[in-house]
Amino acid sequence: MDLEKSISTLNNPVRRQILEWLKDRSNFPPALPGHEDLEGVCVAYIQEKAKLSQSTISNYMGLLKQAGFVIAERHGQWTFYRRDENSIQAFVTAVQNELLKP
Amino acid sequence: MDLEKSISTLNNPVRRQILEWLKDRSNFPPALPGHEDLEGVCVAYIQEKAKLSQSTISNYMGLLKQAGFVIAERHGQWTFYRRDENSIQAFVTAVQNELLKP
DNA sequence: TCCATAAATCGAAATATCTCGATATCAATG
DNA sequence: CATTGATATCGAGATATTTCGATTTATGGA
Repeated sequence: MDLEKSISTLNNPVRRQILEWLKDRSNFPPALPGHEDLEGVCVAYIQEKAKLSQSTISNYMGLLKQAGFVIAERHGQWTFYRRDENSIQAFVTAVQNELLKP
Repeated sequence: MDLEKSISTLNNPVRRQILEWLKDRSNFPPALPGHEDLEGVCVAYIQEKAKLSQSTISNYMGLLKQAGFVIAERHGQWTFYRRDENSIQAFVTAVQNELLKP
Protein backbone atom coordinates (compact mmCIF):
# COMPACT_ATOMS: atom_id res chain seq x y z
CA MET A 1 0.00 0.00 0.00
CA ASP A 2 1.83 3.06 -1.24
CA LEU A 3 -0.34 5.89 0.08
CA GLU A 4 1.60 8.44 -1.94
CA LYS A 5 0.92 6.71 -5.24
CA SER A 6 -2.67 5.92 -4.31
CA ILE A 7 -3.50 9.51 -3.52
CA SER A 8 -1.89 10.93 -6.64
CA THR A 9 -3.76 8.37 -8.71
CA LEU A 10 -7.03 9.47 -7.16
CA ASN A 11 -6.12 13.10 -7.73
CA ASN A 12 -7.90 13.05 -11.07
CA PRO A 13 -11.64 13.17 -11.56
CA VAL A 14 -11.70 10.88 -14.58
CA ARG A 15 -9.78 8.13 -12.81
CA ARG A 16 -12.13 8.40 -9.84
CA GLN A 17 -15.08 8.28 -12.22
CA ILE A 18 -13.73 5.10 -13.81
CA LEU A 19 -13.50 3.46 -10.38
CA GLU A 20 -17.09 4.52 -9.82
CA TRP A 21 -18.25 3.07 -13.15
CA LEU A 22 -16.46 -0.18 -12.44
CA LYS A 23 -18.65 -0.70 -9.39
CA ASP A 24 -21.33 -1.94 -11.76
CA ARG A 25 -20.76 -3.88 -14.96
CA SER A 26 -24.07 -2.55 -16.26
CA ASN A 27 -22.51 0.89 -16.66
CA PHE A 28 -20.95 -0.55 -19.83
CA PRO A 29 -22.24 -2.20 -22.99
CA PRO A 30 -23.01 -5.92 -22.76
CA ALA A 31 -20.06 -8.30 -22.99
CA LEU A 32 -19.10 -9.48 -26.48
CA PRO A 33 -19.95 -13.06 -27.41
CA GLY A 34 -17.48 -15.33 -25.64
CA HIS A 35 -16.75 -12.77 -22.93
CA GLU A 36 -19.94 -13.26 -20.96
CA ASP A 37 -18.24 -15.19 -18.19
CA LEU A 38 -15.23 -12.93 -17.80
CA GLU A 39 -15.11 -10.42 -14.99
CA GLY A 40 -14.13 -6.87 -15.74
CA VAL A 41 -14.42 -4.41 -18.59
CA CYS A 42 -12.18 -3.94 -21.58
CA VAL A 43 -10.31 -0.72 -22.27
CA ALA A 44 -12.34 0.18 -25.34
CA TYR A 45 -15.58 0.31 -23.32
CA ILE A 46 -14.02 2.49 -20.68
CA GLN A 47 -12.59 4.77 -23.33
CA GLU A 48 -15.93 5.13 -25.02
CA LYS A 49 -17.56 6.24 -21.77
CA ALA A 50 -14.74 8.55 -20.68
CA LYS A 51 -14.44 10.17 -24.10
CA LEU A 52 -10.68 10.48 -23.89
CA SER A 53 -8.13 9.02 -26.26
CA GLN A 54 -7.24 5.35 -26.22
CA SER A 55 -3.69 6.08 -25.07
CA THR A 56 -4.87 8.26 -22.22
CA ILE A 57 -7.25 5.61 -20.94
CA SER A 58 -4.67 2.88 -21.29
CA ASN A 59 -2.30 5.05 -19.28
CA TYR A 60 -4.98 5.74 -16.65
CA MET A 61 -5.76 2.05 -16.28
CA GLY A 62 -2.06 1.38 -15.84
CA LEU A 63 -1.91 3.96 -13.06
CA LEU A 64 -5.01 2.56 -11.36
CA LYS A 65 -3.44 -0.88 -11.57
CA GLN A 66 -0.08 0.25 -10.17
CA ALA A 67 -1.91 1.93 -7.32
CA GLY A 68 -3.70 -1.35 -6.65
CA PHE A 69 -7.21 -0.09 -7.27
CA VAL A 70 -7.88 -2.43 -10.16
CA ILE A 71 -6.88 -5.89 -11.30
CA ALA A 72 -6.00 -6.45 -14.95
CA GLU A 73 -6.54 -9.75 -16.67
CA ARG A 74 -5.62 -10.37 -20.25
CA HIS A 75 -7.80 -12.66 -22.36
CA GLY A 76 -6.67 -12.83 -25.94
CA GLN A 77 -6.28 -9.36 -27.33
CA TRP A 78 -8.43 -7.84 -24.60
CA THR A 79 -7.42 -6.63 -21.17
CA PHE A 80 -10.23 -6.77 -18.66
CA TYR A 81 -10.07 -4.43 -15.71
CA ARG A 82 -12.04 -4.80 -12.52
CA ARG A 83 -11.93 -3.19 -9.09
CA ASP A 84 -9.78 -4.72 -6.38
CA GLU A 85 -12.19 -4.27 -3.49
CA ASN A 86 -9.77 -5.49 -0.84
CA SER A 87 -7.11 -3.10 -1.94
CA ILE A 88 -9.59 -0.22 -2.13
CA GLN A 89 -10.77 -1.04 1.38
CA ALA A 90 -7.14 -1.08 2.55
CA PHE A 91 -6.63 2.38 1.09
CA VAL A 92 -9.73 3.77 2.80
CA THR A 93 -8.51 2.34 6.10
CA ALA A 94 -5.08 3.84 5.57
CA VAL A 95 -6.61 7.25 4.93
CA GLN A 96 -8.65 6.95 8.10
CA ASN A 97 -5.60 5.97 10.12
CA GLU A 98 -3.52 8.77 8.71
CA LEU A 99 -6.10 11.53 8.99
CA LEU A 100 -8.20 10.82 12.04
CA LYS A 101 -6.82 11.57 15.45
CA PRO A 102 -5.88 8.48 17.53
CA MET B 1 -17.01 19.65 1.11
CA ASP B 2 -15.21 20.01 -2.21
CA LEU B 3 -13.72 16.55 -2.65
CA GLU B 4 -11.69 17.71 -5.62
CA LYS B 5 -9.95 20.44 -3.67
CA SER B 6 -9.54 18.26 -0.59
CA ILE B 7 -7.82 15.49 -2.49
CA SER B 8 -5.46 17.79 -4.36
CA THR B 9 -4.56 19.45 -1.07
CA LEU B 10 -3.72 16.08 0.44
CA ASN B 11 -1.74 15.16 -2.66
CA ASN B 12 1.42 16.49 -1.06
CA PRO B 13 3.44 14.74 1.63
CA VAL B 14 4.42 17.89 3.49
CA ARG B 15 0.83 19.08 3.80
CA ARG B 16 -0.19 15.66 5.09
CA GLN B 17 2.72 15.75 7.52
CA ILE B 18 1.59 19.12 8.83
CA LEU B 19 -1.89 17.73 9.48
CA GLU B 20 -0.22 14.87 11.34
CA TRP B 21 1.90 17.24 13.45
CA LEU B 22 -1.13 19.32 14.31
CA LYS B 23 -2.68 16.31 16.00
CA ASP B 24 -0.52 17.09 18.97
CA ARG B 25 0.51 20.53 20.19
CA SER B 26 3.60 18.97 21.79
CA ASN B 27 5.09 18.40 18.33
CA PHE B 28 5.96 22.09 18.44
CA PRO B 29 7.91 24.38 20.76
CA PRO B 30 6.06 25.65 23.83
CA ALA B 31 3.71 28.56 23.34
CA LEU B 32 5.19 32.03 23.72
CA PRO B 33 4.32 34.00 26.87
CA GLY B 34 0.76 35.24 26.48
CA HIS B 35 -0.17 32.51 24.00
CA GLU B 36 -0.50 29.68 26.48
CA ASP B 37 -4.27 29.66 26.35
CA LEU B 38 -4.62 29.89 22.58
CA GLU B 39 -5.36 26.83 20.55
CA GLY B 40 -3.32 26.13 17.45
CA VAL B 41 0.20 26.69 16.23
CA CYS B 42 1.70 29.73 14.52
CA VAL B 43 3.13 29.60 11.02
CA ALA B 44 6.71 30.14 12.16
CA TYR B 45 6.68 26.96 14.24
CA ILE B 46 5.28 24.92 11.40
CA GLN B 47 7.82 26.39 9.03
CA GLU B 48 10.67 25.54 11.37
CA LYS B 49 9.61 21.90 11.53
CA ALA B 50 8.87 21.55 7.83
CA LYS B 51 12.12 23.24 6.80
CA LEU B 52 10.54 25.00 3.86
CA SER B 53 10.38 28.71 3.20
CA GLN B 54 7.98 30.98 5.02
CA SER B 55 6.08 31.75 1.83
CA THR B 56 5.68 28.09 0.98
CA ILE B 57 4.30 27.23 4.40
CA SER B 58 1.99 30.22 4.40
CA ASN B 59 0.73 29.06 1.04
CA TYR B 60 0.31 25.48 2.28
CA MET B 61 -1.62 26.62 5.33
CA GLY B 62 -3.87 28.65 3.05
CA LEU B 63 -4.55 25.57 0.94
CA LEU B 64 -5.24 23.43 4.01
CA LYS B 65 -7.60 26.11 5.22
CA GLN B 66 -9.43 26.43 1.90
CA ALA B 67 -9.82 22.67 1.84
CA GLY B 68 -11.34 22.86 5.31
CA PHE B 69 -8.73 20.75 7.07
CA VAL B 70 -7.61 23.51 9.39
CA ILE B 71 -9.07 26.54 11.13
CA ALA B 72 -7.08 29.77 11.19
CA GLU B 73 -7.41 32.27 13.98
CA ARG B 74 -5.54 35.52 14.06
CA HIS B 75 -4.32 36.87 17.39
CA GLY B 76 -2.27 40.00 17.02
CA GLN B 77 0.43 39.46 14.47
CA TRP B 78 0.20 35.70 14.73
CA THR B 79 -2.08 33.34 12.89
CA PHE B 80 -2.81 30.17 14.79
CA TYR B 81 -3.74 27.11 12.84
CA ARG B 82 -5.42 24.02 14.26
CA ARG B 83 -7.08 20.98 12.77
CA ASP B 84 -10.78 21.04 12.02
CA GLU B 85 -11.64 17.56 13.23
CA ASN B 86 -15.24 17.66 12.05
CA SER B 87 -14.26 18.67 8.58
CA ILE B 88 -11.53 16.03 8.44
CA GLN B 89 -14.03 13.42 9.54
CA ALA B 90 -16.43 14.60 6.85
CA PHE B 91 -13.73 14.17 4.25
CA VAL B 92 -12.91 10.65 5.39
CA THR B 93 -16.58 9.77 5.21
CA ALA B 94 -16.84 11.24 1.74
CA VAL B 95 -13.88 9.18 0.57
CA GLN B 96 -15.50 6.06 2.00
CA ASN B 97 -18.76 6.83 0.28
CA GLU B 98 -17.11 7.53 -3.02
CA LEU B 99 -14.72 4.59 -3.05
CA LEU B 100 -16.44 1.72 -1.30
CA LYS B 101 -19.09 -0.23 -3.12
CA PRO B 102 -22.69 0.39 -1.90
C1' DT C 1 4.94 57.95 13.92
C1' DC C 2 8.66 54.72 12.94
C1' DC C 3 10.40 50.26 13.45
C1' DA C 4 10.40 45.32 14.07
C1' DT C 5 8.14 41.03 13.58
C1' DA C 6 4.61 37.68 11.61
C1' DA C 7 2.17 36.36 7.89
C1' DA C 8 0.31 36.86 3.18
C1' DT C 9 0.87 37.78 -1.59
C1' DC C 10 3.47 38.18 -5.99
C1' DG C 11 6.33 36.66 -9.85
C1' DA C 12 9.18 33.28 -11.66
C1' DA C 13 11.94 29.01 -12.48
C1' DA C 14 11.93 24.04 -12.06
C1' DT C 15 9.35 20.04 -12.16
C1' DA C 16 5.26 17.13 -12.73
C1' DT C 17 0.84 15.94 -14.76
C1' DC C 18 -2.44 15.70 -18.52
C1' DT C 19 -3.52 14.47 -22.89
C1' DC C 20 -2.82 13.69 -27.52
C1' DG C 21 -1.39 11.36 -32.04
C1' DA C 22 1.90 8.18 -33.75
C1' DT C 23 4.02 3.95 -33.29
C1' DA C 24 4.93 -0.60 -31.33
C1' DT C 25 3.39 -5.01 -29.41
C1' DC C 26 0.55 -8.88 -29.06
C1' DA C 27 -3.02 -12.11 -30.26
C1' DA C 28 -6.32 -14.10 -33.53
C1' DT C 29 -7.52 -15.37 -38.13
C1' DG C 30 -7.42 -16.10 -43.15
C1' DC D 1 3.00 -15.17 -42.64
C1' DA D 2 0.28 -10.88 -43.71
C1' DT D 3 -3.58 -8.46 -41.93
C1' DT D 4 -6.63 -6.80 -38.51
C1' DG D 5 -8.03 -5.28 -34.01
C1' DA D 6 -7.01 -4.36 -28.99
C1' DT D 7 -3.94 -2.47 -26.00
C1' DA D 8 0.53 -0.52 -24.53
C1' DT D 9 4.27 2.59 -25.02
C1' DC D 10 6.63 6.83 -26.74
C1' DG D 11 7.47 11.75 -27.46
C1' DA D 12 5.73 16.18 -27.11
C1' DG D 13 3.01 20.42 -26.16
C1' DA D 14 -0.10 22.53 -22.85
C1' DT D 15 -1.19 23.19 -18.25
C1' DA D 16 -0.64 22.76 -13.19
C1' DT D 17 2.08 22.31 -9.03
C1' DT D 18 6.05 23.16 -6.21
C1' DT D 19 8.99 26.14 -4.14
C1' DC D 20 11.65 30.08 -3.77
C1' DG D 21 13.08 35.08 -2.76
C1' DA D 22 11.24 39.63 -2.82
C1' DT D 23 7.63 42.52 -1.62
C1' DT D 24 3.46 43.88 0.78
C1' DT D 25 0.28 44.07 4.55
C1' DA D 26 -0.99 43.87 9.35
C1' DT D 27 0.02 44.46 14.14
C1' DG D 28 2.21 45.94 18.34
C1' DG D 29 5.66 48.54 20.76
C1' DA D 30 9.36 52.34 21.51
